[in-house]
Amino acid sequence: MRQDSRLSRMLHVLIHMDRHDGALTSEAIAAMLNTNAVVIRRTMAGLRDAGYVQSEKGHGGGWRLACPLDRVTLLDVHRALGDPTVFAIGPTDDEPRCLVEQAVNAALADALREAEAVLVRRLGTVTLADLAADFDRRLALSGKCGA
Amino acid sequence: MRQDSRLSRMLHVLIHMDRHDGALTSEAIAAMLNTNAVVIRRTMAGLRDAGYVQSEKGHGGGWRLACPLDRVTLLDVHRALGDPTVFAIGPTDDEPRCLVEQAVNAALADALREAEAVLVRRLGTVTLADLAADFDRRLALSGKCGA
DNA sequence: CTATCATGAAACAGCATAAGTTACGTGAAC
DNA sequence: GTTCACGTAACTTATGCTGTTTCATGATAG
Repeated sequence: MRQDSRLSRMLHVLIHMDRHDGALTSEAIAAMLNTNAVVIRRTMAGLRDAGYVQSEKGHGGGWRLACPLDRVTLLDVHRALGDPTVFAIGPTDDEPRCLVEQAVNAALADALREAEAVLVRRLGTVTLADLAADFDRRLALSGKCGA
Repeated sequence: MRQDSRLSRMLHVLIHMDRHDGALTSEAIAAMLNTNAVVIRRTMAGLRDAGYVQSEKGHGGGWRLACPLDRVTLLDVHRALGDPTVFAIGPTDDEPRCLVEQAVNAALADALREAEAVLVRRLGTVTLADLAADFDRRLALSGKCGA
């Protein structure tokens, strides 16, 4: 099943925005991600509504961070994107009459809930600042290795 | 994103097969799941190849369990279905050149890996016999409550 | 032996959703 | 007032599970 890459993309953009002076246009961001400006506007809309970025129209306009990176976790961004479904597997029927199906759904739901709790906890403890720091570490390493 | 319900469906079927004397035809199974016989054959093929069920052609043919329920975990069934992607979210590019993207992907991959490990551990510790036992418990309860 | 039943498999259409595209409106800066 | 950039709607594309049709194969009943 095809995966939703919006979270990954938006995290990527937000770190770049932090390292960039002035506003970034949707066109520029789209070029960075090899995609389309409208897709960027559509996806960034959630982050804007959540207050993590702000947009400006007209000359010199574009997108800017509206909030320091250490105040935003990966979970915050996920939520801002509309809390999309995490799992690609799940039951068909949420309220089955069949008791067998109820038992199956309960077991699966338990397992998925537990896994999602771990994921949410993990995403909630990592901030964008942490990612930026990891980027800096990688940058220093790549400099040392000449790669 | 739409969810893959094959695991849920196959677990449902396997428990029913255990409680049923004789073979179950794809048509009968499809009727139980409100779907199509060809879909059943297609999905059951993986379970057959894994040795969890067997199929017989002709009069009185159909599907039977080939293995006791306590020998099969939910994870086994998941694997038999081709180990489909568990997560609906993920990165676009697996080998990005951009160091920011690498940092983002590493963080997300870590979180997803951890969550998947929890899910796999959970699915691997629950057997079909456990589900059947839970079904029996629900059956007894529903009888008591008159529901 | 033949008809019937049931699986096996290929081929194609349906459907949902992220993604890509086009088009037009709105507001800000030059 | 022209240009730039976002905002939004509408449409198309791509992908993968799902559903359906069709025919072949093999097993059983009569």
